[in-house]
Amino acid sequence: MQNANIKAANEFSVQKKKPNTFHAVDILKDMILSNKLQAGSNHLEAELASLLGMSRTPVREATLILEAQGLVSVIPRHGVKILAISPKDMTEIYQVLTELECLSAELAATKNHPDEEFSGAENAIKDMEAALLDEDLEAWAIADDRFHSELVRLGENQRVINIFDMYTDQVKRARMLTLRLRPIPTKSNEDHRKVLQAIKSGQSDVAVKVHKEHRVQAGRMLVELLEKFGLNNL
Amino acid sequence: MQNANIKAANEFSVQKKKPNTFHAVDILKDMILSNKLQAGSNHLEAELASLLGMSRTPVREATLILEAQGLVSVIPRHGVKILAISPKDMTEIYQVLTELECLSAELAATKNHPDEEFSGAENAIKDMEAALLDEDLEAWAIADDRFHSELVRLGENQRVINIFDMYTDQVKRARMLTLRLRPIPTKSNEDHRKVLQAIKSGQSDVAVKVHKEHRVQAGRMLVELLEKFGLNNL
DNA sequence: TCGCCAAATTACGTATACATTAATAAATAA
DNA sequence: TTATTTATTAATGTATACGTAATTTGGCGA
Repeated sequence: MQNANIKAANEFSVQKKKPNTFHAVDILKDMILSNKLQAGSNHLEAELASLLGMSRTPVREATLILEAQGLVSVIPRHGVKILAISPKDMTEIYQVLTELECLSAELAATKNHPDEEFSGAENAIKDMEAALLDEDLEAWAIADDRFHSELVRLGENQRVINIFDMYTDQVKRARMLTLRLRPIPTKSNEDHRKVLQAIKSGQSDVAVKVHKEHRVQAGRMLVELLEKFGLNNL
Repeated sequence: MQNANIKAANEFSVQKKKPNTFHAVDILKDMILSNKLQAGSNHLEAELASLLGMSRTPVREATLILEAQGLVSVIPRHGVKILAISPKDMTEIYQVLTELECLSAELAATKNHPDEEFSGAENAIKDMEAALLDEDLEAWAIADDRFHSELVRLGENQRVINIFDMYTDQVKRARMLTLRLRPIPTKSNEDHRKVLQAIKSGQSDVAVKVHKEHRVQAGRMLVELLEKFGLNNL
């Protein structure tokens, strides 16, 4: 049974084989974000190992990585604890992301990017507008994420990008859950257009100002919803 | 030879035994920051394991943690690569820390901390002034670090604190090396006093403005020195 | 000499064995 | 019965074994 290395694992794709450690990171992260592993619950290494069909070694390594990313906490004889996202946590994360996105907007505005660099952000905005017309909130949220991620990319600060990637999943989780509880996000689209325009024309101060306002408001609303609907144990 | 678990490892201290994994993280981090492991160099797992007198398992786990912290990069058949801090890297880190410290200043100013909460920051400033009188630059740098760390603590955003902790070592490394190349930092002390005063009196905008200016200038100088003296391979 | 292919080596990824130690249960004394 | 100590159990931390894949070496042909 050991070394049950199923070679022909995936029927079609030619994807290179990822080490189990990172596979475990992906799966566990997904299970945490989709709430299959409930926040607050504890899981022994052996349990997760058998759950994922691998030995403890890669699972241990995965939990260390997830711990570094703030998704779990490893407590020696009690297993890895899935951390919750309380309104306080979300507030903290939003504060960090707000500052870093604004920094990205500022940096992006000073960089004189060639026009084609903005196509990703522009498409994201277009998709957001289309999604609103379709009243497809999921599609809107996905496009919105794309815009934010493009913004950070345009800032070209790798540290910012890393931190953004680290927290973005957790924000997505909360965002998706509150998506239908919030007003139709028409203003977001306007804001994003303005920010992008300011970046393109090199007005870093305008970009920062508009985006900061946007973020502060979005953050406030999200946290209020989380508080009202008690999603902190989700 | 296996299980050479030297129980009586340390003669005096009663310190709780830390798992080797984290011991390895500490030692390796220290060796990287003190340049005993040169930036750019590659080290095989087995090499590090014998260097640290433990098996590959905890070393592997340690490298994963260090990778998450951005100090090394694990490249499968080429060992763990010790990452350098180029001027570009330092610029990036400074940009991040600048924003997050300013955020902390803003948050701290809105929190109505009781006076005794500020004693740490005040002492740091006092020590900085005393160090300047003594012309003890090392002591000054240490006190300066303490001020920044206090500032972040006062912001009470755990995510910010985590990110700060993650990068602060690397900044220290560069700071210490450029300490004697820079002008006497009298202005820093003034700036810090002003920031602290603004925080205490709840003027978050002033605190942010002063601190941002301070950081931008400090960052610019540090990066210039790094460029001039080519410490990117340190 | 320079490529190129095969064999050998090496390093990694992963499973597993085992020692350690925390947590739990059991047993004893007050 | 309750507190305390001891024995048991279980989970972790670490070493090690080993298969696999990448790299290097050596030989062969052009």
